[in-house]
Amino acid sequence: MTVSPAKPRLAVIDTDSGFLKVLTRRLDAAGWEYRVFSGPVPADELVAMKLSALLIDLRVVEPIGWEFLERAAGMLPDLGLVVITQDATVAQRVRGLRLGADDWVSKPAHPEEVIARLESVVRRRRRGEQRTDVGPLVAGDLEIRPDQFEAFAAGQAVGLTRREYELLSVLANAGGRVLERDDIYQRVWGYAMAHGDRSVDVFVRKLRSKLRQHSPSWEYIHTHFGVGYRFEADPGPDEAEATEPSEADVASTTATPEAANVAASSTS
Amino acid sequence: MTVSPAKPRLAVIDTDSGFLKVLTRRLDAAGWEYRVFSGPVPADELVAMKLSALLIDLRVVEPIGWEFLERAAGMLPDLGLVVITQDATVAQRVRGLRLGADDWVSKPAHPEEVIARLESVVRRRRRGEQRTDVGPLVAGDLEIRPDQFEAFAAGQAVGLTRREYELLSVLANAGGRVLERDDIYQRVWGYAMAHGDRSVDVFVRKLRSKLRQHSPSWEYIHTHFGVGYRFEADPGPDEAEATEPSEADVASTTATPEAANVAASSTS
DNA sequence: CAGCCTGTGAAAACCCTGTGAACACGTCGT
DNA sequence: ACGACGTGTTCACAGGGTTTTCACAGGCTG
Repeated sequence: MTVSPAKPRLAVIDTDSGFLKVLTRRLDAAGWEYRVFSGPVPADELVAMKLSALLIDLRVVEPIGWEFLERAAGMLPDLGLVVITQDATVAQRVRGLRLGADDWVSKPAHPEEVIARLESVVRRRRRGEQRTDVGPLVAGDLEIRPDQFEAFAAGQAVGLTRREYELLSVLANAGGRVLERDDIYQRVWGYAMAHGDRSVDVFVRKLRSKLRQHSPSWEYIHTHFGVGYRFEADPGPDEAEATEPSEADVASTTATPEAANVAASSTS
Repeated sequence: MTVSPAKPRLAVIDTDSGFLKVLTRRLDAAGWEYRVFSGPVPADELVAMKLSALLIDLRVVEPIGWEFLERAAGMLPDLGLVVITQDATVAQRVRGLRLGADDWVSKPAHPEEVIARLESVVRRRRRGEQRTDVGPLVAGDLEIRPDQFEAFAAGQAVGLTRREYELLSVLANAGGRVLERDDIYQRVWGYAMAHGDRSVDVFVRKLRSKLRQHSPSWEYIHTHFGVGYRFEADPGPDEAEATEPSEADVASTTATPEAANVAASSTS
């Protein structure tokens, strides 16, 4: 299944308005999150921004260019660091790269290439990043754990198969929206649903069965006739009682995929 | 885990004798290990060389330049990939970078800068690589000692081969997460798993066999159907039963590499 | 009420994993 | 150089879990 990559976070330190204009336009199109600065930024502030990459015109932070570069590289070893300058000698570029820069491009530069280089740097940085799996998702008394490909109710594993887990994951990460069958199929199976295929229905049944079995007092998957399915933890038909006296205190019953949804599946 | 050689290993694919001459001189001075090729190199040969980086003039591998680039990048995600060309449009450079290249420099290029860029790429590659610092890890009555490339059960060596140890190490250091086969393969073998490769399964069997032999009362490697494997020390199939399966008695059966590593981390 | 949509149960087809063994390769001792 | 040995890779098959398919029953909409 294809996963939407978390948006890269970028800080740009530059003052070249013309370049910035065309660069930011492309960044927007590419879906980056970014902030622009016109001068040196305190190191701890950079840290706080949880950046993926930093694009910096050394001239802007003169006269402490090298020092700034070195500090940033030393303080944020995982940060992608790309320097861009009007004119630079080979010696300067070499020095910058040795100091910790990941790339160095010269103005005038095509924004598309700058972005491609930023992507390359971020990609490389991500590669090593130990499976920053998304945090578990909690709804009702259900906990969905991507690192286990499994869901837990009251600390007990539900025993989902691969597909069941993927389906639950897709539904739960939809943020309470109703998903159409074709949409669900597309996301879970990875290709278009054939006309008349009932797989989604069948798996919804299996899921419901297992969930009900492990968490009887909640309703998780809701049918929308003629449309599709929606995930939301509902206290449900409260004929069954005795076990769960306090449901009211549970704050967010709806799934809240605020944490990025990077499932770690690399199906070839 | 791939061994990161003290000296970076580089392959150069280029035919520009003048450039090569001056480049190799500098490479020698900088203490790199390298080999020079004058044409396309079979993918499996690249794998066998355990490279840190690859410097390639795309013109030399024409007409399959892009394909070659893509294959190399796909097969060796951890390989530093730097392209160098005489003339290239922005579009070409962008394409190359998107295809997986880590950097792209234009001839004529100063060898020192090329080396600096190679260093930068390798540094980045390495940075992410093994955050899994060495430190004994205990789970069940198993002790995994990175300094010995060996595991011990009840003080007795299990007798693991290199690959078996790497596999066990990767699994045990995953912190109880389920690892997919491709993931495991990538980490142990160092390159992408070919479709249909069963090596991981076979080694899991060997590992289980040896572990069972030396520590019969514990289960360490758990299969997750359709997903992969997970490491966790389980008291195992105790034929004696009658008592309620209260899992509360076994405190921390799961491996916790983070905690263990803090103890003896001698980062050189 | 008719027509389509969904829930359900079970059988069949499919794919995944465990397993044993043959095969390829490099090392080391004789 | 030769052959025994340890290691890693590949293959085919068996068993079983998983997924798909199918038919029918029950609901919802117009």
